[in-house]
Amino acid sequence: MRETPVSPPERKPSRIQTENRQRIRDAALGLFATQGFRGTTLDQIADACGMHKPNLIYYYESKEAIHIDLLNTLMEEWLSPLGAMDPGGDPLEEILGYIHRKMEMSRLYPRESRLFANEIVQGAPRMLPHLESTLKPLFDSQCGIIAKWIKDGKIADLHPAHLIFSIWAVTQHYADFEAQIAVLLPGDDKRARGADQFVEVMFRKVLTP
Amino acid sequence: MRETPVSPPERKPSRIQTENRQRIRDAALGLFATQGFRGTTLDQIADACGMHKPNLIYYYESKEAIHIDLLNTLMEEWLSPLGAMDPGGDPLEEILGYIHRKMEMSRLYPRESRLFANEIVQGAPRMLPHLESTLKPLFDSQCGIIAKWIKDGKIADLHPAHLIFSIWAVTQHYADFEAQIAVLLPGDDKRARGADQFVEVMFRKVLTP
DNA sequence: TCGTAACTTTACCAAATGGTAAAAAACTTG
DNA sequence: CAAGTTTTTTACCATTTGGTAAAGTTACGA
Repeated sequence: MRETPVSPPERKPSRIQTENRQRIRDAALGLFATQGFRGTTLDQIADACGMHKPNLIYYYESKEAIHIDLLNTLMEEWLSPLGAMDPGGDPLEEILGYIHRKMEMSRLYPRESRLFANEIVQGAPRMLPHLESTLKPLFDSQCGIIAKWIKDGKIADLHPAHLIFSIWAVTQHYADFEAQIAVLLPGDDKRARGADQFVEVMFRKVLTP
Repeated sequence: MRETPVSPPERKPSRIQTENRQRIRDAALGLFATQGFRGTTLDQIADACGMHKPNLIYYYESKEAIHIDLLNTLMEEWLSPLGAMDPGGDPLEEILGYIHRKMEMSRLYPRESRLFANEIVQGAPRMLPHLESTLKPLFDSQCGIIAKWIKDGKIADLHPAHLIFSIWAVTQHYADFEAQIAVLLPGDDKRARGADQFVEVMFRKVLTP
């Protein structure tokens, strides 16, 4: 029995704490991604990670705390490819590289993609501040890089912000709308490669001056 | 008191039935779109359309029935622009026209777009059969039209299915991810026009052989 | 205009759900 | 290994929520 639960931990989290929080996040990620926040119950999360409900609350003070921690934890690694565009590199290859990395993420981390999709579609109730403070500055900076490439005539003259939107839209579509794509384009095996090729060809055409 | 509720109606629905079902659908649409199915309560729907909860159940036998009716009712008008592509028309203008209509729908009917987005992101639990039976044949047929245009050298050689996916992705992104776009690109007034122009230019480049 | 069917409202209910209390078990450390 | 601390488990609880029962009210055709 403890009066003050260990979450949030006063000092350093123990090994068990680190592990179990990770287990919880991993289970919650899949459920939140496909059922949304309200569509997911604590019992489901507990089941999925082989723990009991009160144990979740021992590590996270509420269901919402799990969701928030997930969003915050995943946000930066989700955005990291955007920041990786190098202003000194070859413009066309930098952007195509970014697109390639986004496609890879859609394939490897569809749960993360859908988690964010759910959050944004529903008006980003828990992420708006984070979008303002973290995404916006990065976005503006990368738009600036693209604008310069355009001014230098290295790539086609397109509105940088809308260009990034279209990249996000197309690449994340493959993760977020997979259920639909699976119906319309059966034949699992080579779908990913076909998508990669298409996106590469499409954006190369778009970006070439 | 009635033993057999009037839903589903045995014969022809009365004027009041038609009106009230419409009121319910309209209220439910906005709520399901931004909160998802499980995130929306019957009380919220009742509130939003100025009715009492049991009254909803008088017109729809369950919350799920409202959701299903919404999806079915909106599906065909949502898809109608795709079917409107004319195999006899000018290929480039037909596709660009379709894109234009999709952008318009994103602007005019964001709730419908988000309703479907929610449904698909969550694995289309209530729409999979409908996708198979209604969307798939239409999709295949329109892919066929595009394939022929490609074979005739009228537009660039791109995988028709992925082309349509990219059109859906980009156009619907403006409705589904509006919360994010509003943060990244403030200044409401000319955002829609900028988006329209961008998308037009982008796909014209992509489609031109 | 009157009777009946259609519609609305009030008062409920059972199950699900987020969360708590506190005892039991396991682990750590002097 | 003993004492204290952390972690897990069992038993609950209050609220929310989808839905029902049934009485009250309105609309409408004969």
